[in-house]
Amino acid sequence: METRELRYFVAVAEELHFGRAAQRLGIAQPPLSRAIQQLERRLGVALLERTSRAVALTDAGAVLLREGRAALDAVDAAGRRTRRAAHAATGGPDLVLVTKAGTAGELLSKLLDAYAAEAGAVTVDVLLCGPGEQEKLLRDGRADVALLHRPFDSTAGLDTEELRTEGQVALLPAGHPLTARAHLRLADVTALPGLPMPYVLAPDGTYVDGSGPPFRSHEQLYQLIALGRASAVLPEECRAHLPRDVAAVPVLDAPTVTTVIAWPPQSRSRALAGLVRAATRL
Amino acid sequence: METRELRYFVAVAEELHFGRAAQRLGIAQPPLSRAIQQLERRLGVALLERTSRAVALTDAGAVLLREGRAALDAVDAAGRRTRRAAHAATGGPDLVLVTKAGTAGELLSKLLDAYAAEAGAVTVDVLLCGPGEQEKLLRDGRADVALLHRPFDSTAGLDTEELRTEGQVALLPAGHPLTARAHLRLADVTALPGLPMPYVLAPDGTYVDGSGPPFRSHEQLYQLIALGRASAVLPEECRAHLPRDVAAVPVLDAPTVTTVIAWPPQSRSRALAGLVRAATRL
DNA sequence: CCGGATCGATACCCGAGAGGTATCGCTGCC
DNA sequence: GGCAGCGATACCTCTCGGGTATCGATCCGG
Repeated sequence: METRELRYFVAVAEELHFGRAAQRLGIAQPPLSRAIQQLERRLGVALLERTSRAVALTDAGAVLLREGRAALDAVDAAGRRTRRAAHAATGGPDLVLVTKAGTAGELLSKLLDAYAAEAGAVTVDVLLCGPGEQEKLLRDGRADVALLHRPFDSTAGLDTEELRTEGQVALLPAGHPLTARAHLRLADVTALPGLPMPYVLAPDGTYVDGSGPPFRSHEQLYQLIALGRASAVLPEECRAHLPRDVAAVPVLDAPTVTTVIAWPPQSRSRALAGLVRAATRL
Repeated sequence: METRELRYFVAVAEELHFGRAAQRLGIAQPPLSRAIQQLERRLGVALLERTSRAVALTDAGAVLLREGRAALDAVDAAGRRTRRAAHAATGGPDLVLVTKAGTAGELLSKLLDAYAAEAGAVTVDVLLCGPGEQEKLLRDGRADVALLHRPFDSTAGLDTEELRTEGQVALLPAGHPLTARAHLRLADVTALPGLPMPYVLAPDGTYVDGSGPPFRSHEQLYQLIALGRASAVLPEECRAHLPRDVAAVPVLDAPTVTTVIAWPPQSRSRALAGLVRAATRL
């Protein structure tokens, strides 16, 4: 199977529409139809159910979509890491570390300082991204190592070392009655009248959209809370950056957050090993 | 990057010889030279140092060899799993479980029985292979799930659940003086005069070749031990199959062996989840 | 119930590029 | 210095990927 065929199939499987997929790929529709037919013939498997009005994935097609995305990521990763290995010799970064914007600030700077002080330390670039993007960046080679937060981020398929565990705190407007309490329970802060959460913690530890107003950054969230328009539950670490008009109260029964350093298992470079070692020594 | 180019590069990088690589790939040498040049041009990276007498990998080339193998495995896996997903509907196996030949017999049959008794159980094929091959089979899609033994097998990049832990025993000819002891230490059995080990446990838990005679199967190994030509250290579980003329004595300070069930993180099918659940309930 | 719109498949053509053969240029060795 | 081994180059062929035009089926509005 060629990566071209995989890319074509993934595009069609995502769009479920040959015309749009062809447009996205920058080719005409007929060659795309033929390429998919050829792929099906070569695999001996029907991947798509087409009527002349709609396209749907077969079970096998769903498998190829999932596995094909992973394979394309792996191919991309091979190219990116190779290029970076070469450019590292001419001033590029040797390692790219990615973390969610607005998290692990203290821990990260301590880690970078500790690593930079080591013998043989190499250039480390830091990349900030939105939630859920880190794993993608690791898998497709744009990053080499990440700071993740269990159980929010998935660490499936990654090697990890635990760095720190912390509880979570509820963020409320300063002066709210509950801020007088020494600690809270989840039941106290979910569904506070007038203070909806922009997101809620699902039972499996991931965030899902809640009823509160949307926000784009931590600053926005803090401002919404200070204005008495929202509340939130976040790891303790956020207390370091809170404005004065937002109060934090520990939530005893919120799941514990573990910060881990994670990397793709097959890319065990010397530089990466050094960084991981520095991290575990913190 | 196309998989064809990756396959070509991996062949050359492994052979370090364009002629042999071309032969292995079933093409002539000139197109291979050109394909590699084109790959280097497209990546903008020198992958190979060629003199007219020898070929060597550059640092970037070594990265591409490692990452490229993983990417090719992922592409193969996508094709194999897709084909299997389709053939499962027409009588093929839904899941392929792989384990090292000669290990986990008792545990495996209990697992298969327990799973088969579940509602919604699907066909499970069992594949036996040599040491170190299981991870490869999982990564390239020939198998879906494996029984591995830590610390001998690497579980990097796999999701795992622990099933059982056990100590290790020294295998000696029946009647050997040490068989009178209730337990031993590693120091007692390494370098026994006249009883060399065909392999030795390296400090990191992997096997490396030792000074003893080579063997191809557990039966051969047992026979060598019975004849007084070798000794070995194996997980306790092997006691179930030992012939009468081989004695087993626990080795207190040998590393504990953990049997785990492992699967590639992105292939979380319903059938696989059921099998894993059955395994953890054992 | 019919005509147009939509969408995937087919027919046909063209050019890029993958692969083959012949040969060159360099290097180490007897 | 001649020769053998090896990778690179020159040049040819032909497959196949991609484009345009069009068909056939289906849905929908009037």
